[in-house]
Amino acid sequence: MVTLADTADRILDVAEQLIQTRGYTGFSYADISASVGITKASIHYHFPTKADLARSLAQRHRRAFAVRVSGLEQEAADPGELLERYVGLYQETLRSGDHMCLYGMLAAAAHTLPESVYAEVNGFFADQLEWLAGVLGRGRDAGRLEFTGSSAGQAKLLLAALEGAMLVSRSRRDVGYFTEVLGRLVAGLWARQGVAHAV
Amino acid sequence: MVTLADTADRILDVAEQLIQTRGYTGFSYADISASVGITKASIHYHFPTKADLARSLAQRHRRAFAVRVSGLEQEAADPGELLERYVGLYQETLRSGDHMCLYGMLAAAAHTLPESVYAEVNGFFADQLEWLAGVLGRGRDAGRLEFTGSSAGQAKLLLAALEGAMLVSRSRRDVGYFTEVLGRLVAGLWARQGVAHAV
DNA sequence: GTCTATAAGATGATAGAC
DNA sequence: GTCTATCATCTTATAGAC
Repeated sequence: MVTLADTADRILDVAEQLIQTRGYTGFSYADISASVGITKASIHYHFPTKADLARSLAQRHRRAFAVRVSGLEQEAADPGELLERYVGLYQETLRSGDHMCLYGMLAAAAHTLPESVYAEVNGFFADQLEWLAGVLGRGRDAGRLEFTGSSAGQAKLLLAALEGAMLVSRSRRDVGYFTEVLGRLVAGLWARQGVAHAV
Repeated sequence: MVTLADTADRILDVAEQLIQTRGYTGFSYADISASVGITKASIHYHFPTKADLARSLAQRHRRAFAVRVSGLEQEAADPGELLERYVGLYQETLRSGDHMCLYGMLAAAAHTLPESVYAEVNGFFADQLEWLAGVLGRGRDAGRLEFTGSSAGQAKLLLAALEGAMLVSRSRRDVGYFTEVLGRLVAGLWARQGVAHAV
């Protein structure tokens, strides 16, 4: 399957890995060229400018992530477990090759980002905030989750903790940092109803 | 006072602003040259390599931040208020010119950072975690703060939330995002003892 | 679709005059 | 301390052959 991916996709695969480790301003067409095994000129054939490449990548990643999140909803019906699996998606990213979240990395470069890429970054954040607020709201209504304030506010805290924990965790080369922060946060959301979930 | 700063400091001032907005790989000697009004060669006289420049900056910023945090301890005796003022330091950074935390920005570039700069980044994080854990621990012992788990764990959550909220907030161009996330988090730490601090 | 060749400019860095 | 001049290299990007 991997070798059957077309060239454009293989370019995006490498660009994805490079941005998640080195950032938008930290990689070049030459880096991709070396990894994919085609010349810089060929990359320009598929993606005329760096802005085109990054926008395509941000769009592809956003769609793929949405599919994975939808997949979680099939696996887990309980809101608390759903949140834990959702956090697991970020943890996977961190574990596999010390990757920062693609959009967190791009957000750091916000001031140097082409407008079209920047729009996808905030689009991704909006996606996650909407999804999280929905799960949190329904979970509380169903008596499965417990938290103070609005579900939108709690969603903002979760997203901030996810991005920040990835950033610090990666710098410290300590995945345990991420695990501890998010574990604490999600554990605190389970409703106290007999089952022992207290921290 | 500003104009009396020597050249090396003025170079670091500009570099600081550039890194906090564009990142380590997103600025150049040419950018500094344009802002400070001296040639690139002159900058190399003060800081032979980019690694020297960034390390000096990271060290200066770390010392300066420690002084500011010490200052807070003179102003506020109550642990809850101390934490709120501490959060205020990050909020100030965000408000003044859309700046990301210097170390958060450098942490994003961790994989491309000179070793000497990288060490300062993790040193800063270690400083903050130690200070936060101390305030949290003493606050809980004094009955002024309330939280589950270890103070070290709670400190990790706070630091992650600070860095992540800055990152997302800046991308969304919405300081309110930061305010809401940190407000919620710190408010939840005040001990419930008559005074109305519930969210 | 991929290549060679090349452009025009930016990058970090140095030599040597003043 | 600051300058001019220069370097080798890297950057994004294009033209045109195969």
